[in-house]
Amino acid sequence: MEMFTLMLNQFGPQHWWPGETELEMMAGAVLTQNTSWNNVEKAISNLKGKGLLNIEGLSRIPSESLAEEIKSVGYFNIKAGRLKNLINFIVEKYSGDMDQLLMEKTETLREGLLSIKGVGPETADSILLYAAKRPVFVIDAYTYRILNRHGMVEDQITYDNLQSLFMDNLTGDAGLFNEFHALIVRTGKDFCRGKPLCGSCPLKEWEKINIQKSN
DNA sequence: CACCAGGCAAGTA
DNA sequence: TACTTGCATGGT
Repeated sequence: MEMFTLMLNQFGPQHWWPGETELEMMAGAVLTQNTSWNNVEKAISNLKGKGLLNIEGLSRIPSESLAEEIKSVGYFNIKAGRLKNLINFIVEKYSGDMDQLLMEKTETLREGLLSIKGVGPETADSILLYAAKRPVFVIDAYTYRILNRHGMVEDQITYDNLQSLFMDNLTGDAGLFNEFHALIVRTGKDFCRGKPLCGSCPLKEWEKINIQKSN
């Protein structure tokens, strides 16, 4: 059976990405860098409560004040700056118009996002997949760890090569990529944290995981 | 107490 | 180019 099906049978749909608006999802992508989502929710809640979770609010607020509102995510000084960089990008390149940004071609938008200080490949792809609904596969530390421990990829594999491994072997739309990545994170959280403790991991029986959805 | 979380950029040699 | 380090709160 395929990797995706095994995980879906075990956990069911994960209903990602949390967030009511595209901007909220984009902000969440920055705030969750190397940080648990639990800590992000508090920061999002703070921003929403003060009416700051919109282009205007995040444009106006000084970086130092923004940092105070997002303390719970850790790295708050760094992330306040990164959030401002993201907002400046939307304002300067798309006149602060989210709909205009969302009409951009996928490759062009990815390049633009990657040009922002503080937005790397995982954050850019998370925005593309979950906010912009593009069929882009998101790679994260769990994806690497799971495949590496199953002997499927070398230690030094790059982000882009790991991403190609999935995208070249999947006939996928954004919906599949969405659920696939969410299920990988869920599986990693439950069974691949710290030292390997496989237990009842749905992928345990696989020496080589079959990535393909259909065969 | 130690360890790590849905990374990234900057510094070092 | 190839490692290493700083960022920092909060849960297990």
